Amino acid sequence: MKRKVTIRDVAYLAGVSISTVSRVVSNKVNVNESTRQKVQKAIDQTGYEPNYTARALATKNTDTIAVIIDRSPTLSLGNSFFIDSLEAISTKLNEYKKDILLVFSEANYSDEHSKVKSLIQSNKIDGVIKLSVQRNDETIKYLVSTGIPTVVIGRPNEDVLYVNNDNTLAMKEATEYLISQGGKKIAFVGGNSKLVVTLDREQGFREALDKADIYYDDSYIYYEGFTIDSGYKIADTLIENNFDSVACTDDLIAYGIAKRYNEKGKKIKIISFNNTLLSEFSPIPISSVDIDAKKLGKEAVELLLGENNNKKHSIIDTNIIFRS
Amino acid sequence: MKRKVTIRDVAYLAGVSISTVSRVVSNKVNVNESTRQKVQKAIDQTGYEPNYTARALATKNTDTIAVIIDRSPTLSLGNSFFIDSLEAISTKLNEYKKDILLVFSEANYSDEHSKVKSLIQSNKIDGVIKLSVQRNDETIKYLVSTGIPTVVIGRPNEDVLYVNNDNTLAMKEATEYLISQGGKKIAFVGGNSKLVVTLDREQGFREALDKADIYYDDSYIYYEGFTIDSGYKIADTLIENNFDSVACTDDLIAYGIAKRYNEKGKKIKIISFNNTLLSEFSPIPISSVDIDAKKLGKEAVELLLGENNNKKHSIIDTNIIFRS
DNA sequence: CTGAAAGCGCTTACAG
DNA sequence: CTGAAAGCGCTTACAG
Repeated sequence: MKRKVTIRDVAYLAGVSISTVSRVVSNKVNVNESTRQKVQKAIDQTGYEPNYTARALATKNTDTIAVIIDRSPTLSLGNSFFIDSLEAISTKLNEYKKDILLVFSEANYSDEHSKVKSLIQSNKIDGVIKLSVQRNDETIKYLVSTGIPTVVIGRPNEDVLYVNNDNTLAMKEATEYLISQGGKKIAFVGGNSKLVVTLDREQGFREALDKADIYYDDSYIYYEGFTIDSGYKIADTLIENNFDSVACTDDLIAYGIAKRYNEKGKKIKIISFNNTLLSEFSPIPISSVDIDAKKLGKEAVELLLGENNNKKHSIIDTNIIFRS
Repeated sequence: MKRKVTIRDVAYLAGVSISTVSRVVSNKVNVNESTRQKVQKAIDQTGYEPNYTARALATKNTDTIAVIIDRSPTLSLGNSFFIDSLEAISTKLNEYKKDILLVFSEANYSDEHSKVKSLIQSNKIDGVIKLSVQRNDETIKYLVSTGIPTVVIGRPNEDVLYVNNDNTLAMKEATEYLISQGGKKIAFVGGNSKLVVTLDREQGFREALDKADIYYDDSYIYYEGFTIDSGYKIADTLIENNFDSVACTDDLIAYGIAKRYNEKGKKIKIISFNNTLLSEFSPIPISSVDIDAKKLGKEAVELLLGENNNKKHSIIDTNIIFRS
């Protein structure tokens, strides 16, 4: 690899100072058109590309945003939510000329946010987007305490920008759909009670039943992992207890339940979230709430970098895909 | 936010020069134990954390590895391969104290590798891991031309480090399994003929049939998108043509086929790749080759950063999960 | 073992 | 409009 061409080389070739080269590179005003052309020519000739690190040091701007994905064991990466929102974030970030520094965080370990901490302390990133919110989210607290620009996807307790769906309302409406279909004994199966989103959905479930005056108690509420397998396993319990309907927080769980019911030749009405391929191709119809992962990601970036100065959060519409 | 503490502050507090502070921070030898302690104390007191950008500028080392994911329309991100290998890469990279700069590349656009190009030219990254190999992969060619340390997952034509499965052998063995189960008329359904991996698997399919002297011609070879839907659609054609077995390159396709056959009450033997949840929970058994995405990711990092200086590539074992 | 100095490659007041 | 100079916060020969 030959030596990289620097601003100095360009300046020399164009017969100007490095200040001037810097100005044309960063598209500053106050550059005479003919000098600009001279410099541009030298840039083209040399293939000059400014050194990112040097610029970052001088400007204190890294143009890099950390995106944090929790990988607690109960939070399944199998869910396409992550890759979908990630892609949307990437696309949007590109428009702002920013890059993604990807971090899988160990929400369950004591050195919880050590990774995030060191990224921030060492000035490697300018901002962060966190893809989930835990019930007592230490990382978010830390983020807030540092003052680094942050957007979380979910509903944080802290005073921090966020984008979210109205999960309670969405689950309420989804549950009401089950009721409208004749549901009398309805179970709730949640993925991970450590996540705020799960609790919000449970809340919506309760609200719908309360409103319709349909009986339920805590024994109707189940918490399992975010996996097909856990849905599959819980299904036998649901069958034993003669539920006619079930509201799930995630397609993986819902699919496992559908699979098992189908094997047993039993019927059940299912609603769920994320509208993934699984709900679409389930052996027993699964109506599923589309949370619009791409929009969530896109909006997160807008909130972080956009012009909407006073906007504190953004709520993304959900959309139930009915199947029966 | 208060001003960040710099090396100068620590030096002043400890009563030493910044050179000395730098030495203890980077764990250099040749530091007197008592000075080291003095400095360490000052570091602890101030909470000093070296500035990443400044260090990177001085050392010309960014400790950042770009990971490139192609997002050509035919390459489904729904496949958990991406998130699985990504996570493994992240874990392994952490051991080397490196971070991931995530790039979704637009393999289908003319400014194909512009993103990658600018990352390299601007010295923002030290190396790259690319998660797939296209048939005539311009990005890989470019990477090689720059001399930047690179590892690709797949089988590249260029002289570049790579980690891969023996896809031809794996598909050959999988197809032989179909034959052993009595398969006489076997179709091949591939996901994306632009990917080398798909062609390698087709090759294995052909080898197995040739060896067993089972008839096939080009009309037995289908290429569809990497989606459940495309599998679902192709299924009718397979049914019309009375195939008794099918070898697919991806679980998404295989699942779609299984779904449709099941609806029609038809039988077919299916083998596939990736051993995802879909193959596990398919209505018609799908035997699936586990390519070990995590291992692929892990090894990619080892190849890039490990001690094995002379190693040019690494082949990861596959493992067929038989289901019937 | 330790420090002064140069250097990494930019940006940006400041002066003209 | 343009340039000389200082500065961003480190690292690392070099000298002692």
